[in-house]
Amino acid sequence: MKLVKNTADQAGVPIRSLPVHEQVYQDLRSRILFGEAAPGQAVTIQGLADALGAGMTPVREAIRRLISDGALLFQGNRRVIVPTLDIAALEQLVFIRKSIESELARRAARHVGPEFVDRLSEIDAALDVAISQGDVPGYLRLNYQFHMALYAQAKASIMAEQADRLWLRFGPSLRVVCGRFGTQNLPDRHKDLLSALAAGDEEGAAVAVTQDVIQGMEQIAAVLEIRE
Amino acid sequence: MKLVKNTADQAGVPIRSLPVHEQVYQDLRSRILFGEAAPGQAVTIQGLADALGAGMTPVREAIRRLISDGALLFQGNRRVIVPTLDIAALEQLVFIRKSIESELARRAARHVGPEFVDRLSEIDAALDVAISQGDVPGYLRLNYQFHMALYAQAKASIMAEQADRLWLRFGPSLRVVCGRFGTQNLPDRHKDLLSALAAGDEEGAAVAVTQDVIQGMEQIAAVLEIRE
DNA sequence: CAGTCAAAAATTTGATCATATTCTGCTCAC
DNA sequence: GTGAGCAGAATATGATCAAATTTTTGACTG
Repeated sequence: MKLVKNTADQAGVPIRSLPVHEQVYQDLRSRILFGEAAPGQAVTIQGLADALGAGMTPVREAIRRLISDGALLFQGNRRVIVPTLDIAALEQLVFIRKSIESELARRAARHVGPEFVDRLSEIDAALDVAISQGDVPGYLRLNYQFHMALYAQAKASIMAEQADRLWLRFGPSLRVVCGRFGTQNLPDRHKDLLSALAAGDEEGAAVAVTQDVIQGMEQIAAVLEIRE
Repeated sequence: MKLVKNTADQAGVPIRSLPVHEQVYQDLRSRILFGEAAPGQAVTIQGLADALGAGMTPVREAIRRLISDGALLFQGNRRVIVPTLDIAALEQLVFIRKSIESELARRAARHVGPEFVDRLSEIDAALDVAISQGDVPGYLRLNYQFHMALYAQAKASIMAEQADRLWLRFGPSLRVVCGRFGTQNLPDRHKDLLSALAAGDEEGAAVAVTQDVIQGMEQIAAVLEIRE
């Protein structure tokens, strides 16, 4: 019942397997990011340890990291849950995302060449396919991939990391949005962004990302208002 | 050699002691925040466990959280160190701090009353004493206290938390600044801020904090440039 | 007699530690 | 200079204890 050994794969391919706590972290992280965790859901250490076939210590470390990321919420007593967004939190997220992500787009526009625009266009094309097919998980993953690929070009690792963490906070709520509205009228200012990038237009890129952020957050706000 | 029991103190005072991993986290956190940890210094799990008289599991959790906070750096292999700031990192910190902390000041100005301005003035007075006496630890603690007290009034917990985390990244370098320049020409736009708050001037408060941030970061930048 | 609320037992879960195992980097011989 | 071995440190497990939640049980009231 042991996981893969840590040195090398049997086929000779030197797959450098990550430590268990890192695997657990990545696993939970993507579940939260892509809406597989429902807001308000309880997260138990022992439950996860059993489910993932890992010990308690690595699971514990992964959960601490995610709490620090804001992806999980520690509820005074010893209970950990997936946080529920409210309007106030969402409004703050909009502000921070606008500040950081528009700057990241601006800086990325400064550095990228045509070959990167092509690569980003490919992701966007796949994204359009996912949308037209109503493929929600595919949409969420590709949209994340699109934005993070862009931000990675900004040569601003701290800001990019910061942005990355922010996405964890609204991941669980995105699922709810898609469950209600489907994939049809999802925000997509990606075309604007791609032309701005191709033209080397920094401000245009910043504006496009800002619009994308605002529209996405408004979708979530709409659902939140219905709930309350 | 055991820490306090978790239930109640022997004197009957119901001191609700925090879990060990939380104590270790707070301890390490303030050490980093107030410059007791040198940039580049190695952090070992067993070393801390021995030094603090705690087990390895709680220490491990505390370290993971601090890594997630950006207060510690995980170096690919299994090494953890106190990160060293470079110019690029500092420039990003300036941008993010300006965005978030100025907005926090703006929002705080919207909510605070005279009694809060008084309280803040008291902290600032103590801060001036610390500066004039060359009390570096006192300065660092009071300056932190001043800013966080303000941000706590903004009714924007996510943004305040975000700002709090950012301070961890330049804490270790502040010590170096004070070691080199002393406490004499440290930035202090606090008087401007206090008058803006008293007048209910949101923009004035935002500008004052922005200036304070810029000046503080310039001090660090000056030291960094000497080093390289 | 039935329904409700409260107290207590049982189960679940979290916190911590001691210990075994694995990995990294270094040293020393060749 | 290179490779084997060694020391130390990190990773990971399972056991143990404590706390909290849930369930069960029982008494009291309408």
